[in-house]
Amino acid sequence: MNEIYFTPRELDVMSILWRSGSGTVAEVREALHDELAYTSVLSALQLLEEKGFVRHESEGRAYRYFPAVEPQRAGGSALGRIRDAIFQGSASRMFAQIVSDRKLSRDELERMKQLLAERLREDE
Amino acid sequence: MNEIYFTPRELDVMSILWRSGSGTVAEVREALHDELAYTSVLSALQLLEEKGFVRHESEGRAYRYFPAVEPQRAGGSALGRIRDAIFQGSASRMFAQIVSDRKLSRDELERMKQLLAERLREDE
DNA sequence: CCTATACTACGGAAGAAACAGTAGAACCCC
DNA sequence: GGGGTTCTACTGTTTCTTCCGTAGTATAGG
Repeated sequence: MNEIYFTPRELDVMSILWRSGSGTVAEVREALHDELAYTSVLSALQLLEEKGFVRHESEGRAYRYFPAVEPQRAGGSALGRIRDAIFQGSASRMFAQIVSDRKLSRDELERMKQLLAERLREDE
Repeated sequence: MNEIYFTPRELDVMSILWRSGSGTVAEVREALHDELAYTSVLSALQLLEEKGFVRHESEGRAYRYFPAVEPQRAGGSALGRIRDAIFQGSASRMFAQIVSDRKLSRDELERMKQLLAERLREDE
């Protein structure tokens, strides 16, 4: 229910954890686009843990980190913020921006159509 | 083409400028949800100007500030970041999240349907 | 002209973010 | 069991963000 906000670097890290389900410091470091020192990645994970967005379990002598927030929840929070601040609260205006992307595949568009149709049906 | 990124407070301010088209320091301050000192708002605007997201003109003895970035561009940038980091590059998965909002009005949904239909037509 | 007012410029303090080095613990292998 | 490796904890530095106070300038009104 609370607001979720990630700094750019935190988002990088969370993105990796969501994608792979979990990761050790070394794995996250490997997956990161930028080349950071081992301890920098560790710091980032520890900070995320402090904030409650990540948890860890011991694995051998290393820690394995897991996301503690669903991407849907983080996404919902971020999208709501963008919708309100940039698109003046209008979801359809935000959608117009999404749909204006020339790189969208036919498949993606069809899937959206499907989702929208289902949603309209439920809404009766 | 460049990346656009706003900190939370910067986004607050940009949001106001986009909504009203422009604003003096006093107007922005008035419109802000949080109660900030006059100089805090001024600082925020000056910082945004330094980064090129805002420009100003003289108006009487005050400055009038204008957004120097289109909301569409800022929105596209933000949405792309979210799509890639949180929804693993899938626009339709991001859309699923948008559409799951129970507060969406029928009107909004219809508008989206319209937009999607047009987009599919162009895409032939 | 003089004073009250509204504004900007400048500087800085406090906190967070980003990054990394060092020390020390745990483990593995020979 | 000793040496090298891999890990975390702790600490520190730099930069950015956020916020505001003070000083100075311009203006408006009496």
